[in-house]
Amino acid sequence: MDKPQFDSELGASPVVRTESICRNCDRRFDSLCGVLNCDELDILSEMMEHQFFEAKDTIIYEEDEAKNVYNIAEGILRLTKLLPDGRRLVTGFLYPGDFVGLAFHDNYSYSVEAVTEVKVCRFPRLKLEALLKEIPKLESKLLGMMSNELKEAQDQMMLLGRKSPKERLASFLLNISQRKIEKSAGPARDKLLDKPNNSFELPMSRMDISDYLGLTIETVSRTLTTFTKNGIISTEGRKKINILNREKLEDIADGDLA
Amino acid sequence: MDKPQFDSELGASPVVRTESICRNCDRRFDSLCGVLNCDELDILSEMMEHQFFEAKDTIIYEEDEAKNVYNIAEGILRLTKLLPDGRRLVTGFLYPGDFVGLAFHDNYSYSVEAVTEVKVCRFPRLKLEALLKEIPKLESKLLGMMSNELKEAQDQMMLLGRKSPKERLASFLLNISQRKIEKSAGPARDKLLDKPNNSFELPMSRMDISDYLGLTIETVSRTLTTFTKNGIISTEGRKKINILNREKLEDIADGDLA
DNA sequence: TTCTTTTTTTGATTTTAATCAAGGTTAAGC
DNA sequence: GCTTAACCTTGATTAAAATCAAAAAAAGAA
Repeated sequence: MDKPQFDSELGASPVVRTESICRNCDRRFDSLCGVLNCDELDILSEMMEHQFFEAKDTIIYEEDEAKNVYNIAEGILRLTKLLPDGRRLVTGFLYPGDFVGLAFHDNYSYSVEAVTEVKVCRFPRLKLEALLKEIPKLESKLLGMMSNELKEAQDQMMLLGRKSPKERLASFLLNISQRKIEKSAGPARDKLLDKPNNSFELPMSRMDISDYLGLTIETVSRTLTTFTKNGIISTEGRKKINILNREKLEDIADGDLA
Repeated sequence: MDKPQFDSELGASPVVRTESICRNCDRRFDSLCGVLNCDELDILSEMMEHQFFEAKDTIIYEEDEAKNVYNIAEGILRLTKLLPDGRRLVTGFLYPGDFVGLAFHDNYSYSVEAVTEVKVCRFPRLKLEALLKEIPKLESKLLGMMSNELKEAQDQMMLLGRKSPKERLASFLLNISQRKIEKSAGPARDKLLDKPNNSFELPMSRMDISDYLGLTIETVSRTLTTFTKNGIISTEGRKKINILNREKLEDIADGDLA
């Protein structure tokens, strides 16, 4: 009677092993997958393929036909849009557990590029949409995730439309400090809402940050320098940030001062 | 045998008459309601109440508990967010057929105010969410609507983050010119995609426009004056706009010139 | 109607962040 | 390791939109 479940999951047949990819995933309790039981995960496994990308690779090209949707397993991606003359906006950064590509349009409306090494789970869009019809709780979960995205998009509009460069950077640093990247297993939970870290890596370049905040890289650089001089943050190398005075950063982010 | 359907819908009982509010709605083929059959519309009718607002009334207060959701029947609304010091952003304008308030958060994250006289259909949020579980096609429809909203939000982020004032105004005018406001009945269709009008009303104030485009009212006013002087548009009074050179306006909106 | 208030337009000035331009760092390739 | 290229920071200048200020136009009240 020892570990009967384990036996039945791995079994002797290689077929069963294949169907268990999703069951054995570190993130099976996160994200979209978190709402599914073992049998449903097996269905998902069958239509899923893992794909790996290097930093700077493009996963999705803006305007391409939307054939696939992706769930991020590991690594960080950016969503970008371009104007004809080359001006760029980063509309968001994607973290493990995030879902991308399901737009209900026939073409993608943004590019998706790897910021770090990335592992994604790729699903044929039409198959996943069919699955949505069969598993209502999947659709509910997706609706909830989209609702979150929409709220974040509105916050970002406020940032871009009405906040000063200092306020934008402060908001950004606080936001990133609250994201979890570790791939620890465990019961379902949100990608935010862990207690925030006061030390963290900025995986993206200054250019990515400026295109996300609607600024130039010079302004981003100068503003970070100002924060450092004011004792609000310290930096180690280019990527590592330490928040020294979170309260002040929060005040700045909310527009309560400068 | 004349009009048997009409008879069965109105019947003799006042109860049946009450349940037919949604069935007899001008917009029953639009929006969320468009996916429902008569019986389902009756269920919707039972939980729905019409509500009327004057211009400038507030329908939803930012941060209030999200008790209701709304479908716009007539009129135009704006979604607004405020910073502590009073800076304001209009995140969008809502037109008939638009849906608002279903955020899957316990509190609203924006205010909703009437720009014109408005008629809305109000639903208790919890009841509507329960109905979503029962009628999967409702959830699908909502998912599609949200997906559209998300795409629009990303376009607006590009506008706010990377476009010049002229480009913002051009994009805005083209966008408004493509919206339909008329309350004609007919089979389901999108709120956009009619052939665009070259003459239309701007129902909102210059302040609303500037808070939507991340500009000041002075810049909005000056930019409209410039367009007029360049023969791209003409104005009649404050609200009426005529597009005289749509092609040029499109070039400007896309950043192909100035 | 006239008077008042609100909204919009126009003009002058200031401020801010973009642009232009080097110089430093860090990372990557050989 | 060294060399080169990419990335980032800092400084000087410019340009663009915000701000400040006032006049004009429209809407609303009496």
